[in-house]
Amino acid sequence: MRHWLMKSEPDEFSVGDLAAAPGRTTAWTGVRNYQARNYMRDAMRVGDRAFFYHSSCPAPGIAGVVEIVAAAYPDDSQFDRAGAYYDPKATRAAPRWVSVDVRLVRQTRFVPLAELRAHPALAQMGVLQRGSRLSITPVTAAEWRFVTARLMRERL
DNA sequence: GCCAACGTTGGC
DNA sequence: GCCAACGTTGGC
Repeated sequence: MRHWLMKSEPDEFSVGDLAAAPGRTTAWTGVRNYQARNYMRDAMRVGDRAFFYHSSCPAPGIAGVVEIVAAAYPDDSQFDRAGAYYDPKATRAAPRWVSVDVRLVRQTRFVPLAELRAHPALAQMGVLQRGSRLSITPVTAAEWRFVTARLMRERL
């Protein structure tokens, strides 16, 4: 089982929105970066877990843990002409972008970005790298253990 | 709002 | 295939 970090802008979709969603499950749509797409398409498996990360907001950081409950399938939003994620180069026959489904495992103690940065054990985390903009990044087993066991221990 | 960093586009 | 221009991301 692999581990991941998935960014969402809370203005658009927050961990609270996921908690309120039917089955605490949602389709992860709108990824429009090839590297992030390839992670979803080629490496994510049902049962993998991911940190739900709030980005582009006043308080960036990890807000929850999710589980992948459906492997990659074509992202419907690429075909929606009226939508913000429409891609004119994508077709039903040759889709470009994929979604996975994620289910909220638990809302966690909020772990701010600054707190992640403070731990040398996490220095290599993708989300902390200079200039990193990838919305989906792999998390190593050691990083996962460190964050869940040490930083999320309180109030689970 | 600023700006550094990065990905994509398009002319050549 | 190069690379400058441009657009986007995202922390601050």
